[in-house]
Amino acid sequence: MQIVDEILKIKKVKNTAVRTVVLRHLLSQEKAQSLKDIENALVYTDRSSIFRTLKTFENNKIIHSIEDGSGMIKYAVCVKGCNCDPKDLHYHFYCNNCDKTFCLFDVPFQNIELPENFKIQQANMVVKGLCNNCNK
Amino acid sequence: MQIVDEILKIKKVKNTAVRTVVLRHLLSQEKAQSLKDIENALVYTDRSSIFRTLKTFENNKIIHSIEDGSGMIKYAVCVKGCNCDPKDLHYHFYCNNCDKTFCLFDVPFQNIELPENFKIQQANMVVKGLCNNCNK
DNA sequence: TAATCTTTGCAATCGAGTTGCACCATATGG
DNA sequence: CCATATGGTGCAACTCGATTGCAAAGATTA
Repeated sequence: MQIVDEILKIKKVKNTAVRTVVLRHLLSQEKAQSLKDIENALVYTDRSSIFRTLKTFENNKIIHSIEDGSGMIKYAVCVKGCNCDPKDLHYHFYCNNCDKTFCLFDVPFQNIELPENFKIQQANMVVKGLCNNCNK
Repeated sequence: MQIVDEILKIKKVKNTAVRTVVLRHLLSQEKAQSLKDIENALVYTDRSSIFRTLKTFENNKIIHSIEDGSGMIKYAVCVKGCNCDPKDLHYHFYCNNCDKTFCLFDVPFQNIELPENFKIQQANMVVKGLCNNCNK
């Protein structure tokens, strides 16, 4: 998995066993993952280690977190070149039926006209409904 | 406070002591309130009663909940005529500095072009940054 | 190699949310 | 007007995701 090494190198985060498996797992998933999801997938890795790894990744903008209303924070790998600035924002979609959370990278993020003197720094945009798989 | 009675009547929710004080409190606040906020304000009212009251209000579309990433669900009174449908959606603003969450009723909600076969049912849109009071 | 810093695993803790249960208030029917 | 049913309330306990303290293991540097 060279991609894992490459990402960590670019973001200047030291490579470790836990970091490798966590990032590899995140990259392999189409939907955003909760701490529990990762814990279940990586049976031999401790929860707190995964937790701290996620915090490290988030601080170094390797991943971003999503609050989709499921009660669990979800994590997804940032796209290449993302700095988690307002310009890098995208919508998320939470499926009420299958419980999956997707990053909608292809849906353009519209500029929001905030009231006078309000300044945007980040955003958490979650559209909820039925995904293409469940809307049948 | 006739407005409280009026809202409860319109939404067909029976008036009780707890419901009156909770709704009155929510109406008196400019920012969305967490369970803890309300608990702190209404010292003599039990937490679980407030909790169940909020659930009742939410089910009857008197209030809506907001997940602003603070770790606590916030509640705000719906505007008149709101049915919590996608058409009634609005943005929320969370201030990273003062921790307040506002409903941005005046910011138009833009239509989002979802991918093929995705169906919107609700949304939780939170813009984070600095509010007009903190952005100085 | 010794000293230092970082990462990891385990166990414990925190806190928001939620629930069970008994009691109380209201209203409904005889 | 009382008896019963229905729903609301307060208290205490519990759930579960998130987080932290601490000591051991591993990596890095002098």
